[in-house]
Amino acid sequence: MKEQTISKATIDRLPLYYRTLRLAQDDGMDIISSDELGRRLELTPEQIRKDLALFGQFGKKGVGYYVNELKFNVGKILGLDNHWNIAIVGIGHLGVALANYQNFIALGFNLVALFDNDPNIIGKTVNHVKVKSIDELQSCAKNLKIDIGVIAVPAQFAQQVADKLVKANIKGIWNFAPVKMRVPEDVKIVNEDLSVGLSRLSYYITGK
Amino acid sequence: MKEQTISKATIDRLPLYYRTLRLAQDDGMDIISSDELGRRLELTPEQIRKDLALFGQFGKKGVGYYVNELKFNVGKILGLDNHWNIAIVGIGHLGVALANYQNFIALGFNLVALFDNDPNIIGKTVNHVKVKSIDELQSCAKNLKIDIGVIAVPAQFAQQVADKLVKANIKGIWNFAPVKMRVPEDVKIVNEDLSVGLSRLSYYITGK
DNA sequence: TAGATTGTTAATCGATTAACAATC
DNA sequence: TAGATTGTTAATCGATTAACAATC
Repeated sequence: MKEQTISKATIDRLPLYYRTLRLAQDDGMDIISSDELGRRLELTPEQIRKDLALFGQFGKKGVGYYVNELKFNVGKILGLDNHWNIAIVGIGHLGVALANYQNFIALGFNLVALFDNDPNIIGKTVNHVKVKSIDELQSCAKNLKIDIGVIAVPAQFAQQVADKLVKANIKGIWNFAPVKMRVPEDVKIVNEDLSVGLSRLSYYITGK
Repeated sequence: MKEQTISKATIDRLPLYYRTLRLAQDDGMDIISSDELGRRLELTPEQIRKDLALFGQFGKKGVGYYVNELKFNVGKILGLDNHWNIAIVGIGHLGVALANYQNFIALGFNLVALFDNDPNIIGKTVNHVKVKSIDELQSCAKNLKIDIGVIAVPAQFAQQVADKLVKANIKGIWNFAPVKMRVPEDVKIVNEDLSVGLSRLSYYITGK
């Protein structure tokens, strides 16, 4: 239907809109203007209207946006209404932190499985989910309908975990290992390379 | 000296160059071309040359870039040679994961302090660093010369931690709480909002 | 020298901002 | 109605890509 390609910049802003709308909802707001959204997000109102207009007409002229309705629609654009099933591979410190990540719930994701290859970790329970052997990934992926695999293993094992996830037919990978992964085109990857953010901060404070 | 403003896009790529150069170095490469860098990073060689040229002339025409030299220079641009001192506030699951983050060392940062407000956590040792009470932040910041504060506390406490960090005269904040923080202009903030990446992944797999 | 590859200028492409008609 | 605010077109700004002279 909508054949226009949406820029990465816009897609990056949508989750921020969603978060801000959630907070506005918590504040009991019924209606919010692009101006107020812009103030809260430190973006121009024009940009927000432009972004939203790419997906439909969600506002009322002279009035603004109904908070509930817009939040629902932005959530739908982001596909959060699919309530994707998530599995985490690598239950080290980061894996544990992610397994306990509260925003999974707030964003509608379900944590359905945890995997590791260390016998000392397999069998443990983290946030009500039991850690399974990585060898069970294939069968679990099917039974539990895993949509997204999170890679939280050391860099040198990341590619082989990615291969296993691809073989298990997952749709997307959320990768925390600082390596460029090779996967088929139809598997989407989002890289969460923490060292980028930290190095960026270093750059900014270096000037002073 | 160099008065040109560097775009955020360029600054985001510099850490990736640095990482790739580090790997090339590990592979024993002496010289690398913008073409080869582009292949490894999935970027065009023109873009890489353009980015680097903003900071100086690091290559040899007809030859390429000396890996060691370029890595040194990119590291210097990013300010990694400052060996910034880092403190983490909030030693929950995420704080522990970050305290054990190996890339701190690879990038030249020093983990010098950990803080929490939970008496059950204060006094524990994580990655050879003892967790102190948040009340000691002010005095420690001075003694230990803390440059960067990492916020790994729940969203509702993030702003007050930021205020304390600002008061303690740190230079930059690496913020993992999903909230927009208010700090003076001269304190730099980099937000590491994991829900953005995950929501983006949701968007990409929703189309299929 | 011939081949390769940088650094840089010019051309293109895309994203943001400005402006304003439509309308609640 | 008058005031407010959206949705959208046009103008501007910035970033990427293409091209090529310089030179190792």
